[in-house]
Amino acid sequence: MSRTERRTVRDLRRGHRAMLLRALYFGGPASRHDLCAATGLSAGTVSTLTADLLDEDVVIEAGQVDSDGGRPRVLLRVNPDHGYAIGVDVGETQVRVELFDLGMTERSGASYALHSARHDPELVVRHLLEGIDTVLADSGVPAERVLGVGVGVPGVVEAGPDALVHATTFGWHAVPFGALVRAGTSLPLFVDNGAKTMGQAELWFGSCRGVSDAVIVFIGSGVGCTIVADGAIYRGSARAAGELGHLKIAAGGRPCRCGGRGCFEAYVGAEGILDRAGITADSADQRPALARLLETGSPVLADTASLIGLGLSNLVHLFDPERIVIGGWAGLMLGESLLEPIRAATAANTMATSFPPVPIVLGALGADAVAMGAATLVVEEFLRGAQPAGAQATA
Amino acid sequence: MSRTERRTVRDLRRGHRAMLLRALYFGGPASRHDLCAATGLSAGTVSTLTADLLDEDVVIEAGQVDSDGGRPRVLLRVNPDHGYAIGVDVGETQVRVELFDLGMTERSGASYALHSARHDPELVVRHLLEGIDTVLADSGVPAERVLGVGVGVPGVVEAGPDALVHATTFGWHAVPFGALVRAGTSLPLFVDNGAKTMGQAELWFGSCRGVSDAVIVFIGSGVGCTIVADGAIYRGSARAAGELGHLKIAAGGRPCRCGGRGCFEAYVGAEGILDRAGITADSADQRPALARLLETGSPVLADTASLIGLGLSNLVHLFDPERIVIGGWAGLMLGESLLEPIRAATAANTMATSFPPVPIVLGALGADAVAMGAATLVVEEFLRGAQPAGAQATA
DNA sequence: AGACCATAATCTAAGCCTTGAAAAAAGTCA
DNA sequence: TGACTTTTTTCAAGGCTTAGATTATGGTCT
Repeated sequence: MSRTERRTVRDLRRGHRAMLLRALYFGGPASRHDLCAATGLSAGTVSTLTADLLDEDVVIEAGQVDSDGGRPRVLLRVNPDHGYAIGVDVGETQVRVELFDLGMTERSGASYALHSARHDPELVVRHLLEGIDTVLADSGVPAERVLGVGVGVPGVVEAGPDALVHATTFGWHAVPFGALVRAGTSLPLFVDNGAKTMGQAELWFGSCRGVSDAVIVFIGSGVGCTIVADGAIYRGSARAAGELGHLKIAAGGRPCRCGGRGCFEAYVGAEGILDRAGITADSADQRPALARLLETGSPVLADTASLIGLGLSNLVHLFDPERIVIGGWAGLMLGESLLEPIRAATAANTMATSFPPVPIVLGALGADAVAMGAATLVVEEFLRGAQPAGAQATA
Repeated sequence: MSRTERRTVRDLRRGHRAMLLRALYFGGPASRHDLCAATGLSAGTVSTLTADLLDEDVVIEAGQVDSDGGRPRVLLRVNPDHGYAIGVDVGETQVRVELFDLGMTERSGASYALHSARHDPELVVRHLLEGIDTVLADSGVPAERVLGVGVGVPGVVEAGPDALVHATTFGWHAVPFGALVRAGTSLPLFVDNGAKTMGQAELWFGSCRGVSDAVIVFIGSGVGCTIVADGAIYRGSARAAGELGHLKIAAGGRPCRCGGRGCFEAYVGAEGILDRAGITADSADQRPALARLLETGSPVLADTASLIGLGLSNLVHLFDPERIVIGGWAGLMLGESLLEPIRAATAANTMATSFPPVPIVLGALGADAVAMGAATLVVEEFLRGAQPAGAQATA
């Protein structure tokens, strides 16, 4: 039925302001003239809106470009120091906290190792809060300049103020993670699935820039994905969409740690691959073990490629994406040598049409994009609302 | 990155006008007062907008309701005779053409049988055009009151003016179906996959009314689905999304008519079920054959239920829908006796969370919803644009 | 019956917003 | 220095929504 909202004349301005900010954020430095072209707004409107943004210090000037015999255009860009965002990656082996400026330059970071079978929620939250203090102290950024904290966790995050997290790998069932964190900090908090935060990072700055329909597959110890539909991340009715890891690719197949059978993850997640090769590895040892397996070679790898292809073909048939991106530490590792076989297997399982095959590429941001993606949740909110910094104060 | 468009003050009015029309269309008869509540607009705005709509005869009065001691409210509703829409179902056994008024009451219909291996595009188009003439003549509706023709076809419809259709069951490869039809009529034309048109019918008037995230599964001779994301049908980058029939549920499994192996459709489409039961049936004979199979019973049926459950669990994990609807003639037939086993199999294959299980229900509109859904494509355009009927004439 | 009350719909003044055109600003080139 | 270019800013005009006042329409009470 399509969302339609009442709008007042003022909403126009708010919307245009956000458009302009977005254009500046993603379109790099641009002059007012460029912005007219980019947004379709008239020169007058751009002029008054940018004046506001400059006044509020959200946007700053960034040099000039002279134009063949005319008034030189003044370049504008988002002020990277107008605010900061903290991104947290709660992974299986560590909690990593990073502080970024608005330009997504990392200003400081801190890591806390997690030992297997020690994923106590309180411990994780303690690390997280300590990490926030540490990155603030190290970077010298005052807490009040931080726009918020984004966290990527390896599980399903339920909508709601408590951000209940279901993470089978951690043994977390309905852990009120958001509530626990909020008890220790008053910064605005955004919690999402780690595969989704990574996906948003690839969507904004990586292999999916400008793509409006895509699937970003995250292969680590387990498997997840981010579905990008019409340029936005699709989260489903209870924010649980994209559980690619538990897609069934064989009736009554291998048992999965979720309790089911035949899950995609049980075959092509790092743990599943190693297990199929007869190797048992602790979560901290899986990276080197998989690297060794790739070096020495194994018949399991060819199977892996063809099974991944099978899974990706399912994504192609259901979503018809413009592109598929493979990320996550294991995905990137596998991709280095297996990308071609994966492409071939996907094509072999995809129904022939007149369309060219869907491009399958590796993530551009490396294995550490989860924290950056988490920080983009904060920036996204900033770009959406983009309310004047001191709005409350002046009221 | 989310769609953002420049808007002028006038777009506000256009948008609000469309909102109001939508509210009236789906919210049945309503007073201006009700509309204020439904849309959030002020009384003044509703008053002037409805005055326009009444002037243009798009909306008419529909009686009064007295309010405990006050001026009675005047009910308004969309004028069903303001325009008409033609819906066409191009199926495997027949071409069915139906004419609806704006209230989706069928005014007249015509069918043309197709014989197997006689799915020549020109023949189909000839039937279709003849059907349009017939329903117009039978109903007495003049062609200029028809807002457009919607067509549901059993295959992938490529975006573009020619509406290239790829339908493996018909042996159609890149058939310029849209161009062929347009050569014979000047009515506005909308061509889409039949599973999607059926899905839209269920979304608007059937089992998915008011649901914003859902999957509507169409099981006929083959299998397809409609993905509803955020209240709108998701079509993917090349309008090829929702090819559920070719989801792979077993590596190297049963051969499918698409040329692949292990496709969902090869197991649970009517043809696949009958084949697994050792029955070969022409497309026209599949209905009675499946009915007989269901009467006599067969071990194949239990397998079918559990395989459907497996497939539906994949939809749950990937899309996290609020609801799953099963439709299509075979789906409705199977559902009568197998709905419980299907629900159980889906639940068994779905990862446990704290969420209640996804409701799985049968389509409410019967097996003939494809044509009605095709007609809704026309109405959808009418509700979106909703430009005054005589806009061009007055200009 | 008449005064009074309740609810619905319309009218009106005020405030915003965008636009397009004109004016101003800031250079280049001869 | 003056003519010409190109970018920005300024400003009047037109359109839209809103809140509140006003009119319309019927019930209820005495």
